[in-house]
Amino acid sequence: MEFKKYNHLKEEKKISDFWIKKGLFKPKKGSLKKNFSVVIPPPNVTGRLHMGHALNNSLQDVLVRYYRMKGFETLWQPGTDHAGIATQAIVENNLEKKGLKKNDLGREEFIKKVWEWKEESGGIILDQLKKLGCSCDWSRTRFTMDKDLSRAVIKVFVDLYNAKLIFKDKKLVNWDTHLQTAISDLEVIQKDVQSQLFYIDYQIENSEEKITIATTRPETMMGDTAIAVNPNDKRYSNFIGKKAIIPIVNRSVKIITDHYADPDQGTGAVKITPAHDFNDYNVGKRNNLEIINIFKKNGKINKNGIEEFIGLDRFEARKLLVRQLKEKGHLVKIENINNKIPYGDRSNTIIEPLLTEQWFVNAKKLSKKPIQIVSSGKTSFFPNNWTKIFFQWMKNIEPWCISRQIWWGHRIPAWYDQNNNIFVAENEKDAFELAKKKNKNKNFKLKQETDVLDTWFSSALWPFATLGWPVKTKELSKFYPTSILVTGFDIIFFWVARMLMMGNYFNNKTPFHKVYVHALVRDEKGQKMSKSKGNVIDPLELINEYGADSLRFTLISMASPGRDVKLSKDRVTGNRNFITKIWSANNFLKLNNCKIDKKINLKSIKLPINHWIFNEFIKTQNIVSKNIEIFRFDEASKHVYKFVWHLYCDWYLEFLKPIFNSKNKNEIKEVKNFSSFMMANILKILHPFIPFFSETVWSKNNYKKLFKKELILSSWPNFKKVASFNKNQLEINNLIELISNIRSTKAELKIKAKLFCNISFNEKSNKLKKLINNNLNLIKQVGRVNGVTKYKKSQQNYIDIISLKEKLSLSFNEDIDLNSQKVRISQKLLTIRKQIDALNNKLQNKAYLKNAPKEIVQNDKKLVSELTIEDEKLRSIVSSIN
RNA sequence: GGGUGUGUAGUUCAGUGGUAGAACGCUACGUUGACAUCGUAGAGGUCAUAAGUUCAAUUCUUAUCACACCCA
Repeated sequence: MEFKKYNHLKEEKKISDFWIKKGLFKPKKGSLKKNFSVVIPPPNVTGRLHMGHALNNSLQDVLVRYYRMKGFETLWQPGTDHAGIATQAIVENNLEKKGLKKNDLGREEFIKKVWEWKEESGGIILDQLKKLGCSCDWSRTRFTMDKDLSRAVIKVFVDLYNAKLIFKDKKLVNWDTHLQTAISDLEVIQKDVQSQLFYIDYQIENSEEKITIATTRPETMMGDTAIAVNPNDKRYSNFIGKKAIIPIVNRSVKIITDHYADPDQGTGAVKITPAHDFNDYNVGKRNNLEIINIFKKNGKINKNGIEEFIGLDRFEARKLLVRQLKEKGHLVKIENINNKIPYGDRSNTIIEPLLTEQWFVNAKKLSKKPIQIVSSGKTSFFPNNWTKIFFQWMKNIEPWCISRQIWWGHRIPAWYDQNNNIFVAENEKDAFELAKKKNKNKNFKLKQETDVLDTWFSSALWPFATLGWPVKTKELSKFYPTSILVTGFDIIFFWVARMLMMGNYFNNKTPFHKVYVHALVRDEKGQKMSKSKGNVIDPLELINEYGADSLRFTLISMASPGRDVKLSKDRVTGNRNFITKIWSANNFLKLNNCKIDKKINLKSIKLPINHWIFNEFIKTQNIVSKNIEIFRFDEASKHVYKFVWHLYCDWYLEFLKPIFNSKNKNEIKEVKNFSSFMMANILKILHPFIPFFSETVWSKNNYKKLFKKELILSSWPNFKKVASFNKNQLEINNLIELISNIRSTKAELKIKAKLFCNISFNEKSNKLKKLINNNLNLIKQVGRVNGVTKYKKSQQNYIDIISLKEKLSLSFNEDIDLNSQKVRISQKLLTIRKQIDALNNKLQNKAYLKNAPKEIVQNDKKLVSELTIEDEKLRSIVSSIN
């Protein structure tokens, strides 16, 4: 009989639609006590599914499906964030193609365009997650710019402002000259760059002497307000307090002492430009230096620069200045050095420290509670080492710059009157009321702040804002705090830390009990996937080619804690083969008409192989549950794989064949039922890993009829051991060992696997005799044995082997070459001898006998005696070959 | 410079204070009525190096080397 192949493209689509249409991802209504809730790390609305998402969401789905089947009321909350800078950039680009600029449209019109874009292409990544099989409650999909989430953002801002945890300040910030907005420290990437160190002479005022400074950024000389030397640096002690003239600029600055100047760096004398360097800014503050800003917001020289430089870009200004310094003899030398330069992670342009007014969150204060929560274990990280990294960052936290000079995002709810008084309120009306109290004269106008908030500010509220906060919804009380957060390590600071701050501040409860931190997905060589390297593997391509289940199973089985996932197509192929294997096993059941007609009464099950497979299943079920619960997804998937392929398919189904070939109606009836019953349970434990395939087979086998539920909602197996089954557990394991021994012997003798042999006993071997007689039918077919014959001393073409520590004789109808066997046994004897000697040495060591645990010593003794017996038997076999 | 992690079979990775495991790959044989996207059998390891603790170290400690990542 021919069966159709499993068509993942067709079936996955069908099952996905079915789940969603029937609303099976929604939490069950009712008053179940146990909850399991997860919020998705909201992907960027401009995003497309990459391997990182695929791993992240596969893991979440394993947990969600597992706990759902365990009977928990389960919510997986999906959604996207509005990705202020990225989204705005896309829409601006689209406009540019039409020859438009955002300023031509104005703020309101532009934002309309962004919403239009969002409606059209903002849902792509969510559809991709559906393809992956994510069982999110899609009816609850949220977006950080939604009305209710925006209301939460505004309320949080106002509350924090009123609590003095948000403030406005003029500070040096990381300025992106391309995007023309401030960005936070975390959005700056320090890159290793080859650059040049310029040594420049500054003339001492009213003197012939010179002081040489070294700088990587000569153009900032226009903003110099001091030269600093280390107070302990004797080379410069007579310069201190004097003035030096900035060459070309012709302005004089004081020579001061500050510990920031490192005598071993450059010349030991450094120019200080407080407006354009974070370290210099601090030096300036300590020494009361003037701050001269020489840059416009686009990185070009402003009016504070020298006349002929005004309007020049910072890099052109550098070139021109260096040329002039050289011409006038101020340039001593240029050194090539390796340097770290700050880049913006979105624009990939060099970040300029710039003095501007911005809004900040007092992160230091907000970090106190999260630190306490994590210390006490109310929120814990897995793997645990992330705790340390979290603390390191959290304990050295700086004020968080939350304002961005862009249009797309939550506009800061602050209003200014003509005198620049600030009024922060949830809406203009409330702000007006506040302003009225301040302004006794009635004629004033309010202008709203034009800045918007950092996207992460709204993401920080995700675990409670998506559940309805500040409204006290049922969902909020039921599903907050969430059970676990699954995320990549790269956003621990961006996101996890900030959710802990906001969640604990506004709800007085930590937003999640556990944080599972997974690693990066790399290519098979361990390289980071990147477009420029061209080594990106697109998850959607793999889904198309191999199916979402194959991809999921691969990623899940490779998610070992603390290790990156090195993905290769071979892996995915292997797991696709696994799925095909189950498919064909199920075809075998169909072929033999295996069905469960009613509920299985375990007590009525009599066949040893059924006892055996059931016991093995219980072991697997327990080990898989345990490993999912402790986040060892790799171990969990490994055990499922092993059980299904190497126990159920390789042995159990093989043992069924002789039964089907027999005429024992009772046995046939029992195995038809039980094999199908086991298949149903296999599908259950496979479900969290390969949901599409398992649900497909479940429905094709019509298991819903018996179990009353779709697989996704069926109950996770939790069988208890049946005492009377245990005896047969060992019996079948022995049988497997015996058959394996027979097969290996044949292979070693170069006897074709399909040829049969006879078994006979040439020594008293009760255990083997019993085992063989009890299972003759199975041994005959699976082990390819004709039957048991009497041992005759004169028999030809036979070989003695040892199986289950007893001697057994195999005889063949064709000539066999025993020489290879003799060689092999002799080698085996050598290794046994070595083992025995090593063990005996150990057992003669008094310290060992005294200190080692009794069981270990006993075990060693037992081993020696067993090995000795084996040794003797093998010797007798070798000598009989002669 | 500070920190974290990783070095185990050809490859990717589990694992353990007391006989070293899996998957993939490889080799040989094989189309036996589930499956060649397969079956059977097999080869393959000084557990990075060195010292220490211990009756016993691949496992614990320390140092070294190599690689990766994070922070400054």
